[in-house]
Amino acid sequence: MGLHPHSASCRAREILDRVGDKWSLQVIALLGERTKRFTELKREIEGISQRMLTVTLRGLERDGIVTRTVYPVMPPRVDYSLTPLGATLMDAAQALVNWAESHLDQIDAARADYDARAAEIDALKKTS
Amino acid sequence: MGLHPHSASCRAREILDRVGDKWSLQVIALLGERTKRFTELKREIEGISQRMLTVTLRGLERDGIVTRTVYPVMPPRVDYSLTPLGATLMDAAQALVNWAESHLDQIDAARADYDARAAEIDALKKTS
DNA sequence: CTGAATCCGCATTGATACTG
DNA sequence: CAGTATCAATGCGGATTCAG
Repeated sequence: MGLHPHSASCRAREILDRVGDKWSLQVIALLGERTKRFTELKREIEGISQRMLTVTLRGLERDGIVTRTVYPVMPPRVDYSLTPLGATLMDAAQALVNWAESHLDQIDAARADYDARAAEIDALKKTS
Repeated sequence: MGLHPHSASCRAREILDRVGDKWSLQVIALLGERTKRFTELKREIEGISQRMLTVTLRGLERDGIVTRTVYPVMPPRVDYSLTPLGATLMDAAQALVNWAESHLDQIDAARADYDARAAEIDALKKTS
């Protein structure tokens, strides 16, 4: 069964809308290690703002990917962890990650090639 | 080997930056069937604008995912097809697509659940 | 510590018109 | 047919401030 367009890729879109954003996959990966606290996640994800971590976690919680556990103590403490559903998603994402690791250099090479050609064509235009 | 954060998910980001946009996966899926022309793709991808199809195809071409073949005829004719690299990417994406198909209903259920609870909490606030 | 709320700039996208 | 060019709108995401 291939990746046929009128059911598969439409639904693939829905998934990518959920995990294809800037931060979700990293959050999922980190929670795949173990349960973590808000600040812990914030510290480990370089460049994420407080706001986006909150937004991302809320989205994942809403979709049943992560659970949020609040401990009514002072100062507050909130734990996040992957649900079983989230764990299966992490597994599925693994194929793409593996692909990335083994083919990223090919993509970089293709890019350099493409850009070099483009620059060459640009140079020819100025001659004419 | 799990999806560990400091190499895997960083590179995963790079991949999602390439195929995680709104249209790339659909284009890849369609070209996975066979070589197609610009207008053919445009017709089969509902909602895509001429501009975004062009932009998407250029990006995929630059990354070595698709090839672009121009026939110097009148009217113009341009064929697009998957490269071998593109074909391997399609395979890798398959896992995510499969996940989507088998778990999308769970996500929808989780969402409905979450939203229902949120509405309930909202109602309580108005009482207080 | 873990958020929520607001404002705002910038990038992405769509619409439209035009071209070889 | 297969684009390119330009402009306008949308929305993501960052910075900041306030709160429990």
